[in-house]
Amino acid sequence: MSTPRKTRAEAALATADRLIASARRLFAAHGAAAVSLDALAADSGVTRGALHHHFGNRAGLFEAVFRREVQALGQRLDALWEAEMAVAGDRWGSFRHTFHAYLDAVVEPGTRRILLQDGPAVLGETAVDILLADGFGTMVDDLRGMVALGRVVPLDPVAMGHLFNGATINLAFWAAEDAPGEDRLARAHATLEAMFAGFGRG
Amino acid sequence: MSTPRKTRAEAALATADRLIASARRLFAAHGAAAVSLDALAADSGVTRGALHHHFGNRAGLFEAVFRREVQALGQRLDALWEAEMAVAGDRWGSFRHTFHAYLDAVVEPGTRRILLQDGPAVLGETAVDILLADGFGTMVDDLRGMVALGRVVPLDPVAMGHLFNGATINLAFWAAEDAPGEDRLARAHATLEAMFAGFGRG
DNA sequence: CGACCCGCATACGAACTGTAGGCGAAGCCT
DNA sequence: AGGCTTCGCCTACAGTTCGTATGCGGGTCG
Repeated sequence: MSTPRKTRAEAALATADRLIASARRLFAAHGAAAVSLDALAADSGVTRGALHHHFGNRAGLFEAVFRREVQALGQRLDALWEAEMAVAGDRWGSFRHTFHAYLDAVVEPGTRRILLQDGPAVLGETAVDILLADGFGTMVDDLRGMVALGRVVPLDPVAMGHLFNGATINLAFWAAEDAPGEDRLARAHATLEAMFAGFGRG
Repeated sequence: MSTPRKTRAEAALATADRLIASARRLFAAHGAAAVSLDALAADSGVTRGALHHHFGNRAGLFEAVFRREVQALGQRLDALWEAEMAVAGDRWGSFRHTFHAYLDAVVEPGTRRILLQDGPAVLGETAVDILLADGFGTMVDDLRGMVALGRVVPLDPVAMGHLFNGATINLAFWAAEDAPGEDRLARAHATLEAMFAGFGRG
């Protein structure tokens, strides 16, 4: 180890990371509005001064958490999509499989709450901007390409993307409160696949 | 007029109504979290004491606004559905038309914010319970009946209901930010109808 | 007609948030 | 190497908002 003592920039990143980690955990558990900044600072071992210094206010901290969550999920889904494409080479099939993986991901309570529940409520319009810039945009591009190839019905790809996304989101909220033996998630996947069947061609 | 002076019960209802009306307007304009209870009480001409007396806290007042909004929209859509059924007698067609009307309704900013944005954020699980009890439940029953008749693909009607609802909601959020000449609402309706086409039979 | 009850206002205490100022240590320059 | 500067972070303060407890006035009923 060349530098056993941290530099100032490293220390700043470390405290910011610890704040984000605490926020991700507490926000996921109790909701973004229900946790006080005092509790957040205490949980990460710093004072509220550090929090305001790095993120300004609660919305700023939440936006950092939100961006990290979007990026992590986007990378997972991108990797899955590329793996599918490398094996099967079926664009429409890979597209659908990625959406099914998306459904599985947002069934997890923490991810669902941050991305789909608190995100729009806290960030408002900014939330969809972030989503469009990171992941959602490439999904729409892929859809547009498949429309051009005649693989998907000739409709506005942006509208289709929002429709698919909303359908998946609501199925996730429903499937998340599963009763034992009910197996809502399997039904959600089946219904989602039926929806896709109506949009595919060839 | 037999009673020019209001009775105590009438006065209580009047103040509660005025609070709900102010809340509906201010919540719709600025969001439920952004308006203080002081401003709310001042707007309706009473003090915060009356507000707490009738609704307990902000969530209680919002729930009253939310219930009223759900009921109003539900009645509108029910009336439309019955009128369609009386004329054409086509269950699947009336069902789809009702959803298109639902899309048009929630494009309106106030309704959309209260029902779809602040509702889940403020009430959480209670919001879907209210929706299920008022309107959404009958929609699912109708869907179940059409499945039994072979008019709709044989899938879980509850899952289909949530899928249709989520698709419509997200299309509404997208269509709400329309640029002049873009006509997103028309594209949203077309995409929604394409989705329905994949679920109909016969 | 008098006692009770209820709707509502007022007053108070507590919690939370954002900002300003200050301290100590890392970084830079000569 | 040593002093000045910069920056991350803490502490202290003030403003705002919320929930509760208490009091008053006027309907309501025996």
